[in-house]
Amino acid sequence: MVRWQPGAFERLRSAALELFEETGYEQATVAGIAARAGVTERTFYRYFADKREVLFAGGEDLQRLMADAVAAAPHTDDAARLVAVALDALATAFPDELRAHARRRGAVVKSQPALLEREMLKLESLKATLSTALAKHGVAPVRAAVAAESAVGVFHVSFARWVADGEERSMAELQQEALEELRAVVMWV
Amino acid sequence: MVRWQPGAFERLRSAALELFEETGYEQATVAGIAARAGVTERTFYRYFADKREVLFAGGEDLQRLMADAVAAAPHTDDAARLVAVALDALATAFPDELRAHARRRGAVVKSQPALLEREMLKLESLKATLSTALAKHGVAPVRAAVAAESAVGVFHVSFARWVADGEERSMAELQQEALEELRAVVMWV
DNA sequence: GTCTATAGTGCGATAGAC
DNA sequence: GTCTATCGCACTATAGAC
Repeated sequence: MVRWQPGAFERLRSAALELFEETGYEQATVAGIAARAGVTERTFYRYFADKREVLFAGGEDLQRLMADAVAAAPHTDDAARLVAVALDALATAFPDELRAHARRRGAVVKSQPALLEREMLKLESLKATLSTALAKHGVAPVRAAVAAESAVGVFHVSFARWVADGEERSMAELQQEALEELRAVVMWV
Repeated sequence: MVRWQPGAFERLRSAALELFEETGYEQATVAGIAARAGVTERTFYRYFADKREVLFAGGEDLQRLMADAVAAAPHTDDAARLVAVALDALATAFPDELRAHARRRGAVVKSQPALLEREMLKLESLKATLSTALAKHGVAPVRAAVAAESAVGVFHVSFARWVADGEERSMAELQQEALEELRAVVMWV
């Protein structure tokens, strides 16, 4: 008998999502997830820092994608231009093929404050990354910070709409629209 | 001998903050906090949903303050004007007398991702409240959502600066400055 | 106020890949 | 042989149920 099959990481992710959908997040135990994936509880914790993290693994990729795009942007301290670059990069991470899976995952996350909490921490981390990337282009700290807050805010609102029932427009399109709404708000001041 | 002294809630809050400062958040146990406050562990959980929450109690007051201010604002669907009302209301909750305490608390929160996570959830809740309040004034949903994201972003950045070492300006002043930076970013598009 | 499930950690043993 | 993924077990503390 083999001690391990390859792909424990992916098996754990699928097992967790399925089990959360079947029994609810709180009812599902780490032992149950591990059993379904054919590993022990201890192995789960080798891959994921805690029970929630199994739904958020891969978030670093998103950050790197965005940070790299901003770093590679033409040199400018025009924060608005850099924000547009960041949003374009983020949009590429959410092609239509991923929408169905994102909806399943989103439904679970929405059902549980503890998971929403983790999602907000990931967004905060994204803000920090963007703010730093803007600052590296010479954007002043406070301006970089508020630009990052608003940009990630636009992303957040757009992502929520992207996974909403019946929505078919692309992330890029929804972000564009949200950005125009932001402009309208700020212009009025 | 008295079975309990009044003010368990406040004693628990103080005991927790002190113990977190002395031993670090993770080392401190709920039993230890309860003992220092002269109550049992069970009593701690009567007042606070979990160990983290002891540092965030009172967040609902902030939401109510803001929601009431926006609700009482002159009828308009001008999101920018309503955002200004919301920010003004928030600023009143952070007078200079509270800064020293906010710094102590902030230092603990910053030291622990689990606490930062909870802070972000509170801010998300603030966003939701503001978005709803704007919508009640007739602001369109998407516009209300991005306006709330940016407004709470401005608040977040300003609060971080308000508690920063050596900072002496008021919340109102810092928010004003952050708002101007946001304007500058969005205007440039 | 007591009792219990389970999340999460530390450490050592072991099986398989190379 | 080395290296690393997995496992087993003992343990604490949180948090909820009764």
